[in-house]
Amino acid sequence: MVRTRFAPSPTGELHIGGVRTALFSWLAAKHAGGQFFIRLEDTDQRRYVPGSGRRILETFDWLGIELDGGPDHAMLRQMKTDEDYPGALEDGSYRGIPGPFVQSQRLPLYKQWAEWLIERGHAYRANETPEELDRMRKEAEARRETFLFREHMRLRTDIDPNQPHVIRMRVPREGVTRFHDLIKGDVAFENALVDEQVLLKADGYPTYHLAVVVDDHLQGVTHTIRADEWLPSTPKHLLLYQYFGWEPPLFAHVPNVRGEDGRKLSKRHGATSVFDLRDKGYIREAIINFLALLGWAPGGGDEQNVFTVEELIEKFSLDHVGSSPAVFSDDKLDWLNGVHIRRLPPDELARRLQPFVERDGIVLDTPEKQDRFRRAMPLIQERLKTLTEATPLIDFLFQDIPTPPKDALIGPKMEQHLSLYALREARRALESLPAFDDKPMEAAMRALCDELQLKPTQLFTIVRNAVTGKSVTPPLFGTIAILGREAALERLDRAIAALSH
RNA sequence: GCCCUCAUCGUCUAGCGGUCCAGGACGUGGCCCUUUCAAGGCCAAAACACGGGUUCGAGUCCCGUUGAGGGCACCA
Repeated sequence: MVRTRFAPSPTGELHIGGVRTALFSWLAAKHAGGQFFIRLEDTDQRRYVPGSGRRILETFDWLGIELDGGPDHAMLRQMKTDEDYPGALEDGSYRGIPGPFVQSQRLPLYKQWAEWLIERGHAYRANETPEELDRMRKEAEARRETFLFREHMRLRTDIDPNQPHVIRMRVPREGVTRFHDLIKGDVAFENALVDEQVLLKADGYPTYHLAVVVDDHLQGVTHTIRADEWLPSTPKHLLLYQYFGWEPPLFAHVPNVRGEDGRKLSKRHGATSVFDLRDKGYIREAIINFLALLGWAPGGGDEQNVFTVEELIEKFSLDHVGSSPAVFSDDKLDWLNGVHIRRLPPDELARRLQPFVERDGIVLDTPEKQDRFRRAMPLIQERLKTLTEATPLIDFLFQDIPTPPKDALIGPKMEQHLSLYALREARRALESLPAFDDKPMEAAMRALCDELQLKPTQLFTIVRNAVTGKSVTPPLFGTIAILGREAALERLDRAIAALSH
């Protein structure tokens, strides 16, 4: 059974690169019919940002990525404050995966295994102060050497286990640690260049290196899929697996996502969290599709670009994840968003659009307005790249418009009197229309064009401006039908009046 | 400074020694469709970083150069 995990630290906003790594992990697991869970790595008390753990869970919730384990979603949603997040489910395990899923709640485990390593001679106690270590580093630098801690460098060896101290791992002075990375291929590191890492800090918290090994093993992780920057510390982890006598998981280090300037993605690059994108009107289907394509392609001659989540699960494979970093550029995201918006059922589009148009001041407080809103969906669906673009396309259906200026009511290559005449005739045609629907309306208007010897563009431009106050709208007659006869005639009357003098 | 990784159109990528004078998608330009705007259709411009090898043959393998990114914490 394949089991993967995403292990973020709750130290701030989760950006797109992290979400992509998580997405790859999730897809890899689901493709194999396996499990995916989240573990919060909150072992640095200083960097902890209240509420960020919760935000991370909400991100996955919103994306529709279901977890087979992790800090409880339901509990998170009920919390009133961002001050803290709850731990694992009560029994400490979920769907067969042992919890807790928050590292700060697993402290005794790390302590226990660190002591175990000392007993077997794979680790030792040390108590150099940060200042002392700093000095040692500076001295090494002065000698133009890379500073690596080694047991013999300890300033004191008579360490009282009951006094604050750290536990460091031993590293062989010779030999090479090799492994096969699922994405990078064969990689080798010389042990002599590996630091004797602190595993357990003086405050009793583990470092990442100990925690990730203990947890991934205890929680049955089969594929450790993580960001590129962990590649150089993998030898430490492999050494630990060896000391513990545990079989290591498969490793896959996914390349970074960079900004358009080629630098690592950060706040400077604008909208980089999933919630930023959501607020800019991107829908989850598009975000997932886009992220999947950032570094992955189906390969094998398959040139598909648009994917549903189900298709991604079916086709995703770690061996088609590229080994070079990708630049986050939202051109393709815009396009994919349009594609996925068009695939939404109209009622679903309406549901997702409502918060956006309400944010823009459109009030949909009556069943009648709700109905108009829903009826407008097919008209605007293929015109949206993001959900923020709907308002200017439909606002005139819900609120009154100012009377257009004269020049907007004069058709292209037309005189004022002809335009006025056309407007009056159009009004009469609409008034006498038996059924106020788009098809008969268009037929009547086209007949009017013939009668007046006008091009459709000429007549329709005048009517569009008169009825909507805009020169760009969704298809005219469908729009007018939704507006309704009464309002349409009233607006035409005002336009006629404006043009009359 | 030391270590590691990466390098195909502007961007995301296909390519796993010959079928590649390099394919697809976005974006860009043009044309068509058309009541505006979109959507859609068609066409076009656009790339194997550089230098050495290996091989009958290299985008594909090896080495080097250059460039980019990452790591070298009691941060993850």
